[in-house]
Amino acid sequence: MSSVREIANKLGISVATVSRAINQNDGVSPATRKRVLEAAELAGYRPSTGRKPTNVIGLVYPDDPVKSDLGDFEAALLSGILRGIYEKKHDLTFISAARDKHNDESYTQFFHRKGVRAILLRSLGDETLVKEIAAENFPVLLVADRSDDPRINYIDSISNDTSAKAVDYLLSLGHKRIGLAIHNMLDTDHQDRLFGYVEAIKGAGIEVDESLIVRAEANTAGGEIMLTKLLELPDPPTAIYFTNPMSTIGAIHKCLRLGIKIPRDLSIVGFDDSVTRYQTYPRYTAVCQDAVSLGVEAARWITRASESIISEQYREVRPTNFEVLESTSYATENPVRIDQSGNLIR
Amino acid sequence: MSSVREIANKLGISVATVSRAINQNDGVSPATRKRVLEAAELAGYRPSTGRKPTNVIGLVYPDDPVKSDLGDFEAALLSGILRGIYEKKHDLTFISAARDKHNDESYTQFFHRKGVRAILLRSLGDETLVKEIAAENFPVLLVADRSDDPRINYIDSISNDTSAKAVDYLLSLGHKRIGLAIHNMLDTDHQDRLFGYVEAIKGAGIEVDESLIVRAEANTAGGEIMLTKLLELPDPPTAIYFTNPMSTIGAIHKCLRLGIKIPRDLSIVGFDDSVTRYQTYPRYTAVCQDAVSLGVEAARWITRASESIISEQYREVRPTNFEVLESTSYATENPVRIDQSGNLIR
DNA sequence: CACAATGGTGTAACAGTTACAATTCCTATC
DNA sequence: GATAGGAATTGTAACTGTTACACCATTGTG
Repeated sequence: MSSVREIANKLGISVATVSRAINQNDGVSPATRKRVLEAAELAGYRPSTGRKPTNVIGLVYPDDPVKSDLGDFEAALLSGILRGIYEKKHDLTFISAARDKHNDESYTQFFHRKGVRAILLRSLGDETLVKEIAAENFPVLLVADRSDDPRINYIDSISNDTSAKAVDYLLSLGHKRIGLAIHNMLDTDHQDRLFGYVEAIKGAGIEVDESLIVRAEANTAGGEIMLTKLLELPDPPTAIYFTNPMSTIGAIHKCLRLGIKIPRDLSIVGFDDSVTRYQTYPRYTAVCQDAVSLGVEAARWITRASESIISEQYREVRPTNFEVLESTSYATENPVRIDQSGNLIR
Repeated sequence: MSSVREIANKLGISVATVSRAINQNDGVSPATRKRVLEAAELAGYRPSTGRKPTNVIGLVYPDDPVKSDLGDFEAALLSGILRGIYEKKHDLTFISAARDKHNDESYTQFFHRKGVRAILLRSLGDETLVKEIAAENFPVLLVADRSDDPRINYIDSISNDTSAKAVDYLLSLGHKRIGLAIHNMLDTDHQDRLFGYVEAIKGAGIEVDESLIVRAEANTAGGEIMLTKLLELPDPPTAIYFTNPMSTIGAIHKCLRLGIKIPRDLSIVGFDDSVTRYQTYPRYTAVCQDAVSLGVEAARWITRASESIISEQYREVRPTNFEVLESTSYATENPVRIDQSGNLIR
């Protein structure tokens, strides 16, 4: 309950001097400054109001940002966001909407309370939050997701064409049975990859075999599970497209463990958000999205938007690219299989 | 140059109503609120002062936080920090001291200006910054580093004992020539590991061979370089301790590429900040630090410190642990070597 | 019809900052 | 030593936005 006025009265000086002593070291005598700071410390003084920083961007997660650790993609994206924010001389604050927002306040008030002028939003599949915020005309950019709502600005990367290209490439190498290992939470990104796969398969005049499409969590364990599921099929695939870097790594290492030679016995196309594809053996052929530059661009746009109230619609869809490395080759004549007890059958 | 009073005058209502309309949707009629919001938008109104959020922690990097992408360790640490911050119902802001601080303001004023009550500091080897901040009595916790200065609070993990234990383990497996692959920027962490290595080697009555200690950058390329350097020695090591996760990965994959069997031909002890050791083939034996829980504890302490001005000294040194997985075995009789052109010699 | 409750608004006091004026103090010069 | 000039320090007052409380009008309700 201490204020600058209280301290000023106690010391018999003016509030201005107290404010100056606490904030600026110049314009006030060292002796006075010392007295003020001591009195402030004694009284446990903390400023309760003040000038608001004008250049703070919020990074909002609908729920808890840290239910799980920051994965490969999230870390790369954040690197990019920080770089863009830094370049534009802004700051970044993490905000959890679910935890802190009162029910009786608007999002605008909530973000003002948090001292934030504009936000980047990671939606993780749920559209309701971004719609509510956009409806209030608060500057918001949806990052790494898309929406049909005309009021919503977003930046995303699109991987359906490149996914189709990857599958086409496998087809051109003579692969007929191509597996798809996909995240079991279907956000727009993973939907893209599924669409691309289906498109390419159908385009080659092959019927889509549902048993070749498997789902698991996007981590190394999920990669192992999906690889096992596919290789246990009576008629297993000779190539698999893993739509997530971690599941790609899990599958590659499972192959090394089982003695499956990549790409001789099995071709693998993976997915990469940054440079993971260079950090495995063999280096894996991948559909690549550049999460870092996605973050940079997101930050650049939102900093501009935070400076002017009225902003035209912004929708950027960044292409992904397909990079052939060492994990893909011609289809084998003798596909490898795994039996029920996990042993290799040739 | 618009203020609540200006808008109030223009509309012929009181400032209180304007403030309420902008901040709270309740307590003001929908019609008035609409008028106010329209006038505010028209005038380009942004609040210039206001209540300060009281529960914001700054995460400070001395320089640019994103000169390079967030690495394995930094990402895991940040995950932990976010988790701890979240749990304590605080927020986290990224701050770059080098970029934004004016020369004529104190750190205290700088952080107040940034709306931050206490900070976590990543020092990356340089002690001057943390000393200056601590000298002002501003609440600061040095994360993943140490200092002799009695005013400085820190949380760090210590890896010298565990490093010695790892080398002892290799010695017990019959290894006589053990390489050390170390980061070329010697922060306290890497110094620990060097000390532990030297201690264990000397403890076994073996003279330290400087040619077995190599340095490179802490990334996969660095790992490859250091592996190559060591295996090019006339009398190469039969085991190597890599003190960083990325260099460990680089070395393991270089071995796979060269056809060096781990651990039959070469034993490798790596370092791990999170769960990287489970994501290679073979899973590697490692000195493990838990960067996530380091971050959690750091956040817990700094949130408490931000609530009370006077804080007793805090210095926590968390132990690391040694986990034996699949990359270590008995010393080979026939150490592998690499010749100048990069070919394997058995 | 009287009374109470509710919703909306204004007054005024509060928070902290800062431009400008006033004062003090030091220093150089006559 | 007196004095003018200028720098350093401090105070006044005006500014920013928020909010407790009072007031008023309207709407139910007995």
